[in-house]
Amino acid sequence: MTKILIVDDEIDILDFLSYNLKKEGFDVITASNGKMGIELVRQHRPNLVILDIMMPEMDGIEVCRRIRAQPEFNETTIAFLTARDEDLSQINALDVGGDDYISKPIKPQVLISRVKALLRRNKLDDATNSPIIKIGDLEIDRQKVQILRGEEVIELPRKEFELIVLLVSKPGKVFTREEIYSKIWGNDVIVGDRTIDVHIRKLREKLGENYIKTLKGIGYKFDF
Amino acid sequence: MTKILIVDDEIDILDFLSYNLKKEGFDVITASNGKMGIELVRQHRPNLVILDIMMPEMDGIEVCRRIRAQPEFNETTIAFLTARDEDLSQINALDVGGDDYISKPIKPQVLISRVKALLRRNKLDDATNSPIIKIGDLEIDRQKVQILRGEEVIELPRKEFELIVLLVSKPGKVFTREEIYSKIWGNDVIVGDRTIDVHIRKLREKLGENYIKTLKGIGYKFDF
DNA sequence: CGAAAAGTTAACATTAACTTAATCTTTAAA
DNA sequence: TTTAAAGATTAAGTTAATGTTAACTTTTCG
Repeated sequence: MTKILIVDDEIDILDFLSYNLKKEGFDVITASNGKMGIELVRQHRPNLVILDIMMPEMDGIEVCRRIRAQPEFNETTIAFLTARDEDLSQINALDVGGDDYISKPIKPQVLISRVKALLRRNKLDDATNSPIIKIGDLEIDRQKVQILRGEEVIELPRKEFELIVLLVSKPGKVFTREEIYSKIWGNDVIVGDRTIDVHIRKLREKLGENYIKTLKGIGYKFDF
Repeated sequence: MTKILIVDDEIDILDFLSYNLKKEGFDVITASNGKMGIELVRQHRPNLVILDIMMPEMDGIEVCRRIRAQPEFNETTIAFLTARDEDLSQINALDVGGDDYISKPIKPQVLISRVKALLRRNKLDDATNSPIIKIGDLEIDRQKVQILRGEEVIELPRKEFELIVLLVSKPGKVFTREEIYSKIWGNDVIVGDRTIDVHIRKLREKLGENYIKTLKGIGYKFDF
């Protein structure tokens, strides 16, 4: 079942969105402020989060940033609600890791098809929903951002963690560099040619040489 | 080479997009109205079509619909150009078979990364959606870039893998050298006369002698 | 603020993959 | 049966892709 979390301080909008999305069969959760929103993301792991940008205390951008700061949610789709002429915020929205923005006023039809399009876009990444991934002798805990091998705890910095999680999300599948760049850095970020290699290097250093395999000219895969 | 067709009635935009995409090495074709656009799609079979929504006579939506009406262009990626707040049209765009929309004003960098993402998406989907090919006692897994024969895992370097996948794509069909060159190396690359032979040799070494058959003076085929 | 950690870049090294070249073998037509 | 053309084989050469290290930059957090 597809879970959608809506975060907005205006009750009317919350109700309006909630009503329309529920009617379409989505499982809707609501929060009336950013802090609560972040908490509910952790608890419910929604497939899509809709954030109002203009909120008192913590605005949507900030909420997004904090959600994205946790690697285990970097595949959650985040959309922003904006008043029609908040152009500047739209730009920040994408910078901060948002996937789309929906501008108010909202027509139900528009909302529904936008939401469906967003979810469609993400279907490929679904397999990875359970918080702890076990593979071979590793246990990857996305909440704690750490890996267990037997008694040994391996802690990884964010990018390294994201990378191993990506590879492990489809064990055996070969990920091209392109794929890795677009999934971990996003399409608008351009990093140098050797960046992935270096992260792979670090991972092999910490995990051992036998987990990640290079297929030259093709990409990397998690081998087990 | 990647071909992009841009359809827009405004010459300035056409030039601007064209300039930026050409600079990135794309092969750009332009049309200043929908009718011409549809014609050029037929002629050039571009990998990506960028359609302005707002055009006199035939709008982008209609152009898209007509392109999609031809089954052979089912897989062509279509993106729309929209003014920033044309919300309704964005919806129609997706309904009608568009893959993305790009909103004006356009920053070159954003354009480029958007276009690349779109093109990439197609390639990935191809590999991801392709099932495992089973033929004789072989299972060819394109996602894992490996071949299984019973318990045995056979890993092949890129060219060899591409070659076997090509041969297997139409089992029994004879592929001429010309065909193999153009499908695997493309028309811009020229390699020597014996290159294919060597790759065939390696494949036979790894798979066994009985899969690939030589028809002298004609070509090679996958025999099973 | 300022140190430590994370992330990126850049230069150079290494290596697997790929191509070529030289030579040998097979095939099929005259 | 001869012979020329096509293909097979092998080893050696070349290149493109990745590995490695360290320096540099940015971010994080006390």
